[in-house]
Order: sequence, then C-alpha cells, then structure tokens
Amino acid sequence: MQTGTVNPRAAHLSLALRHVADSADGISRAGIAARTGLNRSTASSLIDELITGGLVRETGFHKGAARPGRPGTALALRNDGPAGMGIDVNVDYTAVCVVDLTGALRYKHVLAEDQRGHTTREILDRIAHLARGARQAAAADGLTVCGSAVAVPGIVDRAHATVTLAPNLGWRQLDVTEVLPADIHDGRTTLDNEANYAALSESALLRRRASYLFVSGQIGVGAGIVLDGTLYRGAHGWSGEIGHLTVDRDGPECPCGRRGCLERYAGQEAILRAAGIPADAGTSFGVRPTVAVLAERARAGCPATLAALTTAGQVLGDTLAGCLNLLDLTHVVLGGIYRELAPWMAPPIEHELSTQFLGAPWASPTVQVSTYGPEAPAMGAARSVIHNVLTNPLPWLTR
Amino acid sequence: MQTGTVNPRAAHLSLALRHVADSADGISRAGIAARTGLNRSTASSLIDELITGGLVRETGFHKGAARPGRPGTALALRNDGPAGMGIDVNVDYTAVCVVDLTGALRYKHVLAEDQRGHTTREILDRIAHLARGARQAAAADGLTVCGSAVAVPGIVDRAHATVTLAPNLGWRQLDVTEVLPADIHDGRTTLDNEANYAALSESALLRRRASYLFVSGQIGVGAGIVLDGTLYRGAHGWSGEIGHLTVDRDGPECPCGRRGCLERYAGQEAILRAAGIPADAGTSFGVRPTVAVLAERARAGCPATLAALTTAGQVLGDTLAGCLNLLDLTHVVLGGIYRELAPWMAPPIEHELSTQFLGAPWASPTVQVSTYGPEAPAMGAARSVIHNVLTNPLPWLTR
DNA sequence: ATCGATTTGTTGCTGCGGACAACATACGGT
DNA sequence: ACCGTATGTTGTCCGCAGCAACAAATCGAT
Repeated sequence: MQTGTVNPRAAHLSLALRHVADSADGISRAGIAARTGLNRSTASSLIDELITGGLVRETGFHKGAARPGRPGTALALRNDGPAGMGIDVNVDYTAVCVVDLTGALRYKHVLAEDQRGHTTREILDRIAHLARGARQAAAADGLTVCGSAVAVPGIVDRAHATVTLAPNLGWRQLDVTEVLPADIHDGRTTLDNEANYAALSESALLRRRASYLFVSGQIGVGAGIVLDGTLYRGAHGWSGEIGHLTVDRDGPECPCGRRGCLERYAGQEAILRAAGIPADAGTSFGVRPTVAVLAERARAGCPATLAALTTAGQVLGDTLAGCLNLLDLTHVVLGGIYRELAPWMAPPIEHELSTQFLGAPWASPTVQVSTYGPEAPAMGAARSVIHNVLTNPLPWLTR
Repeated sequence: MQTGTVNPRAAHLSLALRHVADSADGISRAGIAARTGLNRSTASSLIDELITGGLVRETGFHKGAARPGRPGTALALRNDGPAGMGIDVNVDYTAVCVVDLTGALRYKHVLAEDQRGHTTREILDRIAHLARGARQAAAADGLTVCGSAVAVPGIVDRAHATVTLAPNLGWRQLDVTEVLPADIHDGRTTLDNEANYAALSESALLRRRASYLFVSGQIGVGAGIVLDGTLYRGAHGWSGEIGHLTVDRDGPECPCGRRGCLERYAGQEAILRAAGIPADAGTSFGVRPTVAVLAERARAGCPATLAALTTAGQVLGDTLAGCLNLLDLTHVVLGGIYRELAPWMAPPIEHELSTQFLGAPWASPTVQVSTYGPEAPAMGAARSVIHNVLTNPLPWLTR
C-alpha cells in the first residue's frame, strides 16, 4: 500500500510496541488486542513481527491471576537489542549513558573536568573518547547502539544538528554532524538543550503521559516543558527560559540586559552570594562543589545559608506559580542543583505554589525531586533515542 | 477494514479536505495528490466522496497559469453545506455567529444587555432566543447548523460540557447539556473559555499553523495559547491565566489573594483608574462604554489617559515578554479591550517585547491586532465547529 | 492547422493488511 | 471427566491505496 502519508502498519506496530513497553509486568497478545481495539489476530501478527525483529520477547510466564481460561504468554521488551547513547557536554563535567529498550541504565561514565579554558577540539576529543568507551561497553553487554543524542548547555538548532550558541563552551554555529567522528555520529545524532533532555529522564511521568515543568538549576535557571508526555520545544527550540522572567523590575542588573531576573535570585551564584559563601570555596573536590558546600552548611544548620535557601525557594516558587497558571500545569520536578537543595527549598516552593495556584480549589500542585542527579540530561538524551525506536520501530525492523 | 485505531480512509479524507480548505484560490485533484504524496487516483476517489458528501464543489474554473498540459478543475469548499454556530455569553453582551465551511461569517447578532443582576434562567432564555434566530437565518440561507459552541467568561469542564465557575454570570457547576433547549443543544455543543475561542478567530494564523498568544483584555486579562496552529488548553482547560502573573510582589492587593497581579495594572478598571476616569462615566450607550471613553480621551490627547495607556502597555509588554521567553513564541495578538486601545498600547508593548525577548538576535517578536472585535469569541467558537468538520469529515459524510 | 509534449482525471487491476470466524489449546470450576 | 472461559493461530474476505494505461484538454512548434 505504501501510503505516503498514513501508514497503518507502522502505526500499529508502534502502538503494540508501546503497549508492551508501558505495561511493566507483562502483557499478552490478547491484552494488547483488548486495549488497542485491534483484532486478536492482528495483534498476534504485529507481535510476531516485533519478536522476529528482536524488539520483543516472550517471558513464558503466564498470568498469576487465578482466572478461568487459557493463560496468555506474557510479553516484554528485549533488553539485548537496540540501545540509546546519551552524551551530556556540561560546563564542569561530561557524562555518557547507555540505556536499553526497557529504559534501564546499562552503562554510565561521568568525567568531572571543567570545559572552560579548553579548546573546542579538546572538548570534542573528550566526547569522542567517552562515546567510544560507551559503545564498546554496550557491545560487550550484547547491546547495539542505534543512535545517540547530545545534551548541550545552550541554544541548539535541531533541524541542522547545530549548536547555535553555547557560551560556556565557547561554541557558536557548531555543526555537530561535521565535527563528531563518523563512528559516533553515525548519521543519527540528535541535539537538544540540557534542560529539555533532563526533563525526558523522568520516565515514570512520561509513561503516564503527564504534564510537568522540569526545573533545572545550574549557573542559570532553565526548564523543560512536558505537555501530555511530549516535550514542548517551541517554534525555535528555545522554550523553558524561565531564568530571565522578571521577579522585580527594579532589581539587580542581569547580563541579559534586563533587571531583576529570576537567575539573580535563585541561580547558583545568587544563592551562594546570599548565603555569604565565597565563589571559590571548596572547589577542590567532587562535582559541583559549590552546591555541595551549600548543602553541607544547610545540614549543619548555618542560619545564613538556610535563610538564603528559603528566600530563593520563595522567589522560585512565586515564579513557578505564574508558569503553572499560564500553562495549567500542576506538577513540578526539581532538577539540577535544586535536587540537592530540595530538603530546604522544596517547602517554600510548595508553599508558594499551593497559595498562588489559581486552580487550587480544584487541583493542588505537587513538587517532586528529579530521580537522577547530574546524569539526568545524559539519561534523558539516551532515553530519547529509544523513545524514537518505540514510537517508530519500522527502521529498526527493516534495518 | 475498520481499524479501531488508525483509519487511513478517514485520515486521508480529512487530509484532502484540509488541502482544499487551505488553498484559498482553488486546487485541483492532481495538486492535492502532489502535495499530499497520495496517488492521483486516490486523491480523485477521496474528492469524489467529498463532493457527493456535499463538502466540496468544482468551480469549473481552470488554472489561469499558462502552462502546457490539460488544466485542472479547481476545487473549493461548498458554502451551502454545514455551518457552525458560535454563542458568546459575555458579561455585558451576548453574541451569536454562524459561519460556513469556508470560514465566512454568514449571520451575526449582538445583544448589548448586561447579564449581571439577571437569573440564570433569564440568561439561558436569551441565549435560546438568539440561537433559534440564528438557526432560522442559517436555514433560510441554505446552511445546516451542524453543531454549536458556547464561549463563557469563566472556567469550564469541556469533558462534561459543564461551566465550573463563571463568577460574573453567577454560574457554578452548570451543566449546559441539561439546561439548553434540545433544539439548540442537539448533542453536539462544546464549551470553552472566551479567550480560548477568541484565539481561534484568527483564521489566517491558524491556517499557517502559527504559534501565538492571543491576549484578551476584559475586566480581567486572559490569554489563549496557540501552539503550531492548535489551541493549548492545559490539563484542566485553565491555561492562559496571565492576569494573575505577578508584576510586583509588593503591589496592590488583588481579589485572588495575591499582590501586584497584572490585572491590577493592565486590566480595564486599572487603566480607567490610572487615567482618572470614574468607573461609571459614559455608561449610557454602546457596548463596553468605558473603553470607548478611554479611546475617545486618548484621541483627544488627554495626557493622563495617554500616560495610563503607556504605562499599562509597558507592564503588559513586560509580562508578555516573559511568556514569549517561556514558550518560545514570537507572535502576540491583541484582543478584547486592547484591540481598541492598540494605537496607544501597541507601541510600548512592542518596545518591551523587542528589548526583552531573549531570542531577539535570531527572531523578533511581532504584535498584531485582533481581526475581530467583540464578536471574536463567537466567531472563534463557530469556527471551532467547522474546524471539527474539516479535521473529521466522516460523521458529516455518513450522516 | 497539425502534431508532439505535457498535465489532468478516470478505469481496471494488484496487493497489503486488518477484520472475522473457526479451531486447537490450556486452564479453573463443578 | 466435563463444561465454561480465555488465548493464540489459521484461512478467508474485503476495504482501500498504489500502479499503469488511457482518454481528455491545453500549449508550443513546425
């Protein structure tokens, strides 16, 4: 038939595959048929194709529920087929993750070296080294890396796989397709902003097709907007710029040219300054030492630090409440530095949200902490690759 | 085939129909085939079905372009088939519109009577009267009203066709399905917020699948968010609440319980107060007299009024800039009272947007004035009905 | 004016793939 | 052991898109 526009077979393959993926504890062919409305024979045919294609396997396990009738053969995603590689080129570290079809983390490597002061070539070599190691480890583990995704702290042009501007890396109009070694790029590399990929690391929420705001605190403050389980990137891919929402029109100046931006109140450096911690304290060890210092002092009960975190939480919560009202969202995930600082920042944030959310009489906003730490963007990037396979399995089946 | 999940025929019918709708100046069967990727014979079959179904007609007109080859027979939407009815139950007026398949306005009636102080029954009777008149006029014009949509100034639950809360109408948990007369409701009535439907009245932008923010100034300030040509309603349908974004945390109190909300600076009453106009000035005639008074004084060059409008524009522009940055939008449409006040408010808004939009180096935000005035919500509501027919013509064809 | 070149719209045929029904299979309950 | 129930497979049917061939309608060139 080869309909150039709507291909029912491909759509149904994806549909069946996603039902296998979404039902954590094994689903039968008949179960898929019942949930999708497809005929049992059709579901069977689709599953057969997915099994021979190496994406799905039968876990002989029959239903535990004591029901009359023949038990079905449970199906699950294979964990030895295609895998996704995610690379995170952050300012002060580089990370790589490999994730299998089920979404499980199979390989991780974090290199805690600051990129500032290094040439583009050096940074790229570092990425290439990491990626090669990941690919080898994946192969040794029986996985086939079928695509990779790179998270970048900056603005990207996904259509051209080009980094438009990543100030802290010194990148500008960098075509990743051209500069990455062929064995890594393999023609299927996608790019996105760190906050966006980090938002995609929350697989439990994505599975539920939830809508939420993933707030990623770094030097700046960014956010990934997920609507109905789909990342919203905006017209140019710059969505989620909450760091420069105005908190106070008469506030301190911001490098962006405006005054009183959120970053100047809830960004990493702002919190450090408010807590009275010099910018270079405890930079001797670990990833993101300055945040670790903040958490340490907060745990020790330092009043200035606690006050700074509370204030930052209030301001952040106030701004987030506006975002929730604008977008009619009820869920916020705290990522980046806010994850480590959540014990002290989440309460004021929650308080602001619950008092300022306009839909409060009917629905109450909830705050949750990111499941992953610094590896969140790399995880999300890797997951975005397997997400592509799950939503469009045809290329893998006919490879 | 009857696939319960993906119906290619229905999808292709819609696809062909939308191509006819989107090409303003007539498209041929072959043209549709070329643009959709469908085979010419398939396109022909689809069009035949749409013609016999009464949605499309041949406008014998052959292509003017002097090209070799047989000229195609141009196709266009019929303007004597199904029509959509839109009803706007506003605070100080009620409006009804009938729109044909092509999106043209075929009937309009605005009743400038304030609803405050009237019972729900009285308001509903008024609606019923208007709707009956519209339906008769449509029938006399050869149109068949195939559905109606009601715009309400408040919060609605679309799934249950229920008005959750419309404070100014005194409505609360009102099931429109039950209270509307059967000949109006006809089982196909949809509901939505006024700002949302008003946003859908911008058909030129929708056709382009544009993304924009429709700002609707009334007593309060609301917005309709359109992303890629689709209205974004949010998880509960409350999206677009920009009126209570915080402008100044230490600002004046707001009925919502917060301080310094945008409404307190850019809402109708706030502007009137800032301009030194008493709340009951000029209420003797016309729709929305207070705004008319503002515009009149501004035209006359009254300094206090001009200053008030400029300030309101700055604050609104500042807030909108934040929204554009958050959502990566570059287009704003000014509706409601801002439409009439645009000559004085648009310049400061544009200035704020262009200086504060973070993507300014790559894209510049644009501001446009709503094409429709007070009838915008009713127009959008009516258009939403025919939009449903265009995206899902099957029910009409097999009716 | 006539003939090719080109594009449009139609017709008959082919084949993909989902629905349907019938059947074998595998359990639980009586 | 028998029946009721649910699963998975097989063979058949049919809707519908693709394909190719053809008639129709126009332009350009001789």
